[in-house]
Amino acid sequence: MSDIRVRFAPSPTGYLHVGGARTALFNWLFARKTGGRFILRIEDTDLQRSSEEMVRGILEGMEWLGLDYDEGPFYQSDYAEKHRETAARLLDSGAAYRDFTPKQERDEATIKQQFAEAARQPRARNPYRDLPRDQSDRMAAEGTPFVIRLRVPEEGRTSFDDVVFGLQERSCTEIEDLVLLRSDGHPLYNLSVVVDDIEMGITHVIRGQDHISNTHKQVLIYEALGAQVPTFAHLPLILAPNKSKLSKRKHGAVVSVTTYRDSGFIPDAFVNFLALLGWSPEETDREMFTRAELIERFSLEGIHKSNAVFNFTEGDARHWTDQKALWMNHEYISKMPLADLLPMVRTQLERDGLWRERYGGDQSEWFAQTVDLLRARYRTLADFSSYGRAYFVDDLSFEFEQAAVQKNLKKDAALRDLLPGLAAKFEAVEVFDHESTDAALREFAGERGVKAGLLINAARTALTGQSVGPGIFDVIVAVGRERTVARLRHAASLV
RNA sequence: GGCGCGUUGGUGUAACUGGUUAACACGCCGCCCUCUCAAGGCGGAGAGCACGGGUUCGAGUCCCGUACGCGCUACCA
Repeated sequence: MSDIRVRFAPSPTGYLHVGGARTALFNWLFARKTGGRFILRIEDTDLQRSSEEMVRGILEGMEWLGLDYDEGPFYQSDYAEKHRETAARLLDSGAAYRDFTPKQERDEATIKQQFAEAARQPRARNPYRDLPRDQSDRMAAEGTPFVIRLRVPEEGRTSFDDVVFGLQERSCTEIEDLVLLRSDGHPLYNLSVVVDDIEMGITHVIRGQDHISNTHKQVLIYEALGAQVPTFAHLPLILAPNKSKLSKRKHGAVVSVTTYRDSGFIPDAFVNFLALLGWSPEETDREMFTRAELIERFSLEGIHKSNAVFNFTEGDARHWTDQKALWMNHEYISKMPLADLLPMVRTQLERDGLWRERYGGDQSEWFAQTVDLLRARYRTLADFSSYGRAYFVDDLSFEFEQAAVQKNLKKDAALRDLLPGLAAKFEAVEVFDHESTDAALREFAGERGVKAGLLINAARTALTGQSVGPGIFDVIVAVGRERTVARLRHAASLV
């Protein structure tokens, strides 16, 4: 056990964002790799938008991904008093001052414009920065509202050595006297994180690159507090295909990890995919890694500086998320131990009302074989109940794809007569297995003078409604004699 | 506007401290399997390393500039 302590500190937005998930993953991997502790802290200082509901989304996402934390979840709002005390301490030590400037309402929409305007003239010195302490105390006592701002040095530079981005330096003149405590007594983000990170003994801060300029302000706070500055490692961002920041508002469900859970992703597969976004192991000729292998190989040094693009096509059902993620999930589904996959498929079928108790009882062998048969060509667990529906349903309530019907059934009118004939042939077979059905079908084809392929392809569509799938005799055996015979007869009506 | 960071095929990534025809994976295309393919096998196209200079015998790798992108810039986090 090392003394390394890291934390994942999401704000409760109601769901876990893929970018946040990756940040959590990297923190987790680092903690597990180094024998450190991984702490979860919910940054709910934002008054309005924080509720049990919102927090649940984060927790669910973490749980699904299998990112277990050693401490927490802690709620930042529980420490507000501590944050206020710290601000008061900074005020007393002279590292901060009261600013009595009336609150200036900012309109979110025009904020960028305001930056540009403000930048045109040199930053005005805050008139209250040098107000003598007794006057400041008097005004406060009189009830004049104020905020507490950090007294940022007028010269010099702040710096920190980022593990990923290297030495970061900034002139203090570029940093404004940031607000620590609002006029209503609410502590602000930069103060809160620093106080909490100190309190929790965080040694390594691993977070998104969008915090890099906040870090300079935070370093100043650490210094004003006389606390030890942790090691920082900023992560490159995950961008949308058009290279803009990935956001739920603009990009919808693709950014939420619950979407991946609900779409039939295997947690390990998604973790594997996420790990390779912005990080690469030294062993570069491989991409498939188990969790243990990821932990073993993980290092902060392997993190990249450039942003990664999460590649997906909006509105395209087959490309709804990154192709590589889908491919990787397919790899997991087709190669993972069958015993691990079975319960996942079961959950999926239950969700879609396709699960039968007998699949877990006297048909458990059949269920395992069928899943094993289908897995090679599926990309998500959801495929088992969509593409695989025909295997789990007794009646004909599965979709007959138009193209398949056209191609394999309507192709030859003789099928109208052949299909019932084949059904009869199958009924007469003694043992209904791969060999006997194969022999029966070929014998029937010979009797009728047609190519086996005609019957085979027609049977595929008759049994599954599709034109693609596993080898036909495997399909026939999986579907079983009763349904095979019934479906062949029914298909004659579709010719 | 200011400050910072980044830029290798469509995407994710490789390329030792500069040294052979820039490698791998996804995707795409084609072929094979011939009972199909959204499975599998095999093969192919696709970047000359954002652009322009410079240093060097030699640069994706070092230096400078430009462009573009992204981030931050708030009594949001």
